[in-house]
Amino acid sequence: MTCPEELDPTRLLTPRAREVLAAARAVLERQGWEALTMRTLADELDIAAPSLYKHFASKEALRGQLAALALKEFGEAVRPVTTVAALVRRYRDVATAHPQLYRLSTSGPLDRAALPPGLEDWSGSPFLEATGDPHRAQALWAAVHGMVVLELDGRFPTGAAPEATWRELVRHFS
Amino acid sequence: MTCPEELDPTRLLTPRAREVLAAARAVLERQGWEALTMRTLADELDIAAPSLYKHFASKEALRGQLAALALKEFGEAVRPVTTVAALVRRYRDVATAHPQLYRLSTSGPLDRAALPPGLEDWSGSPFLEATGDPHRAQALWAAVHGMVVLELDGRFPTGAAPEATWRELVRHFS
DNA sequence: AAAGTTGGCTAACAGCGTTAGCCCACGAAC
DNA sequence: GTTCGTGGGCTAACGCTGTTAGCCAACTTT
Repeated sequence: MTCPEELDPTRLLTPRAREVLAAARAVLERQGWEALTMRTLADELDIAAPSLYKHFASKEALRGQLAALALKEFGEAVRPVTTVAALVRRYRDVATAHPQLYRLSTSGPLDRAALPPGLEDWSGSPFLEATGDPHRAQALWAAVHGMVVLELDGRFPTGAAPEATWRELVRHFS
Repeated sequence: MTCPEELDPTRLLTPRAREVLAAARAVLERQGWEALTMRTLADELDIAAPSLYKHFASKEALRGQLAALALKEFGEAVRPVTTVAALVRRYRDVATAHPQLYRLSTSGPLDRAALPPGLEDWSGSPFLEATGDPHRAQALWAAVHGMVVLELDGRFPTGAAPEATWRELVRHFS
């Protein structure tokens, strides 16, 4: 299920900027946000750190583009929507498959001005589709997100959330 | 509702370390984690930054103590437990009253080794009390946490989560 | 041929967490 | 009553961070 072209956050980037973004993503997924410094990123591309500023105004801007990219990819990965249970399953799987990207795109403030208009709504719409009601959709999204972040951060006593907890959550929203 | 003395995370700290911790908390709540640097904290106490290391081994250790403190205080603030609805209401209120402390204590990894044994369980037990079932408790906790962090990060289109979404969530768990 | 754009470079700065090494005040021990 | 350990401060400095300034080569457009 692919994202409408006009929502592609990399649409306005130069080819070189797209390469930088891809490298940033690679470092992020491989080593985490902490390890993604302007210098390590520059090393990955075999250029000097200040040269990165030819493509992104700041590290924060780069972060924003990564977040936008994640919004798009997760939105795609979760489609097409069938049942609540299937949506939750897919959401969980894709988030845990890309934990760093997920965390980046879902925690901390989101610079909406830097997002293609409509992308955020589009990425959230599967929950609306699955539940049929905006508030139910928000509540489900929040619940699933809560489970995922607690799981990623190892906040459950068992490490990952027990299957039974996931089932319980799905049950409440089905 | 007060925390058992043996779970008090500041129990083993020297008086001076407690003062440092209190100052750190003040800066954190006033200006956020980003602004809480070893130097700004030292300024707050009218000492030099390296002197802080007489009381805490690292900034990470200090962060851990702040998280432990938050666990204790939030655990207290949410008691005594009556209904699911009341628990959710209290949880939400106390979290939004201390957003920085809440975020600090609930996101990112938690250094359990530095926590008084039992504190984490104690802080989570209200959810068990309210739901009567461990998996229901975890699911509810995750859901409420998800709502709170999305709210704190301004991730809902309206800024805060709509009342109706909170009601929806409570309804599913009541 | 001229001009502008793209994408690189080095040198440097301020702020970050942190370490090393020194010093002084105070309470206990010989 | 002096010695000694300890608690709590200090300055100087290091390596790392994001970022700026200023320069330069190549390529494209006029």
